[in-house]
Amino acid sequence: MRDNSSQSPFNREQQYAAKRKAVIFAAGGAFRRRGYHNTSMVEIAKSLGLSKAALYYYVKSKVEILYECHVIVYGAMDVCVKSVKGQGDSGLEKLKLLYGEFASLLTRDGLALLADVDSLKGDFQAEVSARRGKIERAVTRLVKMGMADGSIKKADPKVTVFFLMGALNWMNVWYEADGRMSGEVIAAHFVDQMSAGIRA
Amino acid sequence: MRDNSSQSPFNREQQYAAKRKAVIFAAGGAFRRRGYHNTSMVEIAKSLGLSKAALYYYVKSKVEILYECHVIVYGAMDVCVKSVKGQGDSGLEKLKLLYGEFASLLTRDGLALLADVDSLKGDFQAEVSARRGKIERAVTRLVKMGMADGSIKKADPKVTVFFLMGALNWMNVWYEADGRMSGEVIAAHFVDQMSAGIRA
Amino acid sequence: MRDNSSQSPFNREQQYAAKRKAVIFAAGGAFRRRGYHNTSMVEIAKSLGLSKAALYYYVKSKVEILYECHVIVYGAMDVCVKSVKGQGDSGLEKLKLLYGEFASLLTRDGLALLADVDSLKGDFQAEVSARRGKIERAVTRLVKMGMADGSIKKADPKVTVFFLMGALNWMNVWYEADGRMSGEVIAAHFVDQMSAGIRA
Amino acid sequence: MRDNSSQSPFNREQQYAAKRKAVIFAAGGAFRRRGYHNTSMVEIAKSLGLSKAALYYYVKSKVEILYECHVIVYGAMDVCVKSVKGQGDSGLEKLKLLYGEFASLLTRDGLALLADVDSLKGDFQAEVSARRGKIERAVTRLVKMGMADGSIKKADPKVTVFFLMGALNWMNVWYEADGRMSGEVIAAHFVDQMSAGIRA
DNA sequence: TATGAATGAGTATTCATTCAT
DNA sequence: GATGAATGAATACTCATTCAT
Repeated sequence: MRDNSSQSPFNREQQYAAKRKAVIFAAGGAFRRRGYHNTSMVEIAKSLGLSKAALYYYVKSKVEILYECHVIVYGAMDVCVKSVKGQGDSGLEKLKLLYGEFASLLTRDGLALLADVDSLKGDFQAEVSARRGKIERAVTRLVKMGMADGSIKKADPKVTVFFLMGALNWMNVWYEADGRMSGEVIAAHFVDQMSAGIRA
Repeated sequence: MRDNSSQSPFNREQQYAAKRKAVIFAAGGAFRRRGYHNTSMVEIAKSLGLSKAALYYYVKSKVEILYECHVIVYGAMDVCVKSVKGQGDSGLEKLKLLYGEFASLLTRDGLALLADVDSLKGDFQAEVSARRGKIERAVTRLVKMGMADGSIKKADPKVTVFFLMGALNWMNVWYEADGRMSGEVIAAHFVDQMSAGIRA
Repeated sequence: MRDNSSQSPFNREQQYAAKRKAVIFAAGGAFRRRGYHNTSMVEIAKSLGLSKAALYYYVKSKVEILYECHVIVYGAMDVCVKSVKGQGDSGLEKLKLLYGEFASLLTRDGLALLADVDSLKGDFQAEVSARRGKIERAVTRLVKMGMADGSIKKADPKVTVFFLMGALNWMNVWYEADGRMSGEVIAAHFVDQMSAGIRA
Repeated sequence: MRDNSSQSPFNREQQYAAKRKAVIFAAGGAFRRRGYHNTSMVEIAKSLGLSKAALYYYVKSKVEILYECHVIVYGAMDVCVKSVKGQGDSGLEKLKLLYGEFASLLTRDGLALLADVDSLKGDFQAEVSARRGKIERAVTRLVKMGMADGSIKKADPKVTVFFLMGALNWMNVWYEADGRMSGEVIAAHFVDQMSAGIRA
């Protein structure tokens, strides 16, 4: 039994969403490699075999793409935060789980923590800053918890967190998906170097 | 006794160099805060009380400023590398000295590791990449030395170094010279968190 | 007795023509209110519950719509010219009849003298100019006749006519079909103010 | 005695203002002849022997030019309104003076009542509408005064005024400064045809 | 030294139009 | 008949850079 009448529009929407996602990820990859301003809409279009104008069928503006790139990563990080909730016995254990998820995330699916936050304007910038802040606070919470429960060495939590976030953000610069090391190996390394660095 | 003949041109050169330096540092600060492409020559000029055109008396192009910014930091880092040479008994000890110098450096004199390497073109990009590579190799050498002499835990040296460089590079984003913590305190924290993370 | 064979295609043609007319009038209304270039094909389509592409089933191009809008009004004005032929005893009487028809026309059926003649190109522009010229000449003829037969005050006929045509064209800007005054009242007012202004 | 030190900057400002004015008037003329959207910034620039980019040294945007064009005309009309204040014994006499000033104005100095009000956006549109309203109200006031003092035939003042404003606005379409008739002759004609049309 | 004026090259964005389905 | 998807051409605008003064 066929049910084309309902499936056809469904597929169309799906396809549209898939193509939109392709646009955003193609752009995101280029932004990561060459920077937002060094990547033109034509280049993005060409890399997808599309015309420049076709891009605007899927996104409203270049900066919207950048915004979406950020939203996607921070959304995925939100998921990580939730997924480790309730796990781990100490602050440090919890942080290890979360940090590992983060590192692993940034080696998968072309996701990357883009640097060009300053190229966002107005509401876009505000929301992305808020989302970044939320993630940083989640990490800070675990760090403080660890310092309280004795699993993490006492120190300034802010600087501790910045140190760790820096290592994650820097992955954009050096990590290439087709590199010799798997994402999981890198994530394990990161968790190890991170936790050893702050363990009580 | 006056010595104008030699002093006057000397002063002139000095003044020119000082002004040129002022241009580069004013621009560098803006680049760090807002990014290279989000900073226009007009803004740089205005922040110095100059006209846009006057900038070109001191620098050849905008990208030359960016290049100089990089050169200045990597030059200062080269000095650090040299200054710790011969000091420290183990790989780890040597690395702690160097890393402390680096962290301290990046809290001083408006020096910052700019992110916009991709906005450099051609020779500029090549040279800056080379200089960055030189610094990274110096660090890697100490890491490997530590792994060999047993002071540093064995692991992939590349990832180890990337982790540490990331923390340094991320300082651009969060460190403000007028913040509540002194550079030395931050440097000490960085050395501690770094060394604990990789200690054997 | 059915007569489908002849009626069905007839209806189809009729329906096509009706829809085409609907497109042109919807567009014409928008052109009048917001101007030709400030009205996009999407907007026209949406106001009719159609997709942008469907418009092209009824018209060949956007400029063709504009052309048709002009043709429709000037065609209706031609009809006015003919309808008053032979009526009226003097030049002034004839002109009053014609001017009244014009004013009345422009308050009916969404007809309007659009301003965007310059947006037409080539042949379109030429023909619309010709048609406008024809109307203006018809008016000028009556004005000259009135000046000859003593019913209209002697003056430069061109300027006299421009003055009167201006009042008509300006209706686009202020007249709204749902306003408080009926078209007939406005037409009567226009005839009065017009004729008093040029009466011998 | 020379006084260059103070005169030179003065001249510079003057020259800048003069060139800015030239830009606005060149554009305004083109807008009047071909319409706002049918005139590109390149065309305006070329007509002045400038590059497109140089235009932006004098104006902030294309729509700012359009705005300024409107402001200039309505400003000049404001001056007319003031200049006839206190003159004329009756409403009709006052209106004749004002209308004559208006007609005369629109034949001078390239001033024209542009039609593209809808191409202005936001604040620009609001202010220009307000200014147009102010002028229309000034005219309406005189019309009502004339109807009250018996010099003007009683009728709907709004339509009366629209009729008259239409004639003025239509001048854009037909009046060319280099035409065979002087501005004063046309103004006299307009005053005559206007006043005869509404006289009691 | 310094600047006002001008420009060329580039870039995002819009929009009428087409066409396969 | 109708539409989703795609495109080419045009256009406003920015900005680093130059140069006469």
